[in-house]
Amino acid sequence: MDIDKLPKYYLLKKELIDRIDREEFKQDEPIPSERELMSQFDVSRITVRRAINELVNEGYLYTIQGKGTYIKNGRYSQNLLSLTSCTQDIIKLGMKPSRRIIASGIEVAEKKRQHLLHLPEGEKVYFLERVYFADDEPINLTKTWLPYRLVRGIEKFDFSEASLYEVLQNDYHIELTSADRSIEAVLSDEETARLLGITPDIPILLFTCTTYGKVGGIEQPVETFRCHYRSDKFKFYIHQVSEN
Amino acid sequence: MDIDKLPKYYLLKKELIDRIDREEFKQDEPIPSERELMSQFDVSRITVRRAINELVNEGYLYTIQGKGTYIKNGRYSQNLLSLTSCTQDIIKLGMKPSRRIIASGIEVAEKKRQHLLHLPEGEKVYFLERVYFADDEPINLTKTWLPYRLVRGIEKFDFSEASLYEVLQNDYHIELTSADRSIEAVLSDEETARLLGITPDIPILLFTCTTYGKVGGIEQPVETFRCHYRSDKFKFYIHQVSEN
DNA sequence: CATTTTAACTGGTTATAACAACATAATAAC
DNA sequence: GTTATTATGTTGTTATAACCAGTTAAAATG
Repeated sequence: MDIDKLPKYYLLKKELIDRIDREEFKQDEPIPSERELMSQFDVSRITVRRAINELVNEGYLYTIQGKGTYIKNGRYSQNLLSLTSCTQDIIKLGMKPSRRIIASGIEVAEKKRQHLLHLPEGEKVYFLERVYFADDEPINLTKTWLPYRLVRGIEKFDFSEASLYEVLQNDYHIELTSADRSIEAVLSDEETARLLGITPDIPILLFTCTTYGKVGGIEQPVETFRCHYRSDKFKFYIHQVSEN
Repeated sequence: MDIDKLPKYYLLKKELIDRIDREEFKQDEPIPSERELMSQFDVSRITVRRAINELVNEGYLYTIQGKGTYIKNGRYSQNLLSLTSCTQDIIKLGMKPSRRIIASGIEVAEKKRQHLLHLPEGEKVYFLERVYFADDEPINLTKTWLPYRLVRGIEKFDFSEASLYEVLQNDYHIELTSADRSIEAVLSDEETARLLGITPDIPILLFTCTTYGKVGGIEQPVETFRCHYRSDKFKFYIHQVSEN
């Protein structure tokens, strides 16, 4: 049956997130101590600490040595620059997501894409250009490129309905692990402005991203995209934790 | 003598970063296995794994179960949106940093600042407005506000020379722990454009940030700032790791 | 020869245990 | 009453140990 047995620290983490979301704990209130969680969930301290540590890194909690572990401000806790789909971000914001395909197909990778995706010369890529809407208002224009050898047959999907990330996970078993992003502020060209329903003098955020994933267990670049994001209606929040 | 005995996992981490920076390991080459590092450094596996885990989170390494731990692309490994000073970022890029004070003083916190810094009405804040230069070219205009009760006497420092973050750490013993940031693309007003030496039609990145720190062991907001960043000359890189 | 099995590696998860470092409130000493 | 001391709580670090889960190449099998 191949049931994925999830690790205990992961279950504990999800349980704590649930409680935070249900506001059983409130801002700056302490969660139960590590020893208490140990006996409540019948796990070892190392398991409790791993769950708590990840939640601290994700901005849900903060700890004070000798005192306890506390709930952080809930507002920004969800990272709006998620690794997963833009659609998920829109849903999180409580809006209705939709998308429209501008172009798609298979082409030989340009120099830039060759470099970013670690491809040999002449290798083909699948490209997909879409506009995302939140409550029927256009919010971004994204052009994505993927190495075609990793996603053979992907052109058969209808990406005005399907989520690219779900297809990658479910149909191609690609697990996204990390991403490099750069951010710039630019003025949109006429075409982009038209598609986003704005005038070209409004500045937009340009995200240039390369996403890495595990394909057959091997870590490699999976996707690169350029996302032109309206900044007049939507803001990006990032939560960051010190390395020390 | 109060020598800070640093934890073993931290020393191991720094050692590995050193080796990566010295390019003893190269991109996509494996580092020694966890068991090997255990005996090399005479520490337990839990210590090795903590060091490696933090380096993975910081974008230095990636791991493949059953195979090994490898060096990631070194280029983006330093997060240019650091928690520490803008000056440090400029130095990392191999450029000469400098700064100019536009304004500074003590004022009663506005509503916005009250909220962000968790201050009662009428509470005073220290503000500091500076332009940062890299190789004598202006790159950003930053206006910072700090709760004055946390930094009494800070107006005596000369922040055209001193680093705000070093003063906070060394003179006020404030340890920065995390930050919430938002990013927008905006057009600069005339004053900002003049200070940055650009024309007002060039879009800039506006970072609005609140930094949290430990003051006397208590986690609390320490600073909020607005940073207008030229985006025509400098890009921001973010490395992001999946939560699962 | 091709295929399967095994053994020996890798990182991933978890338990138990001890002590350090810090916080705080109760207690003892002055 | 005020100040030290102690006890007991918290999180932080580290060691030892065992087993799980992938990867790979050598060895056994057909």
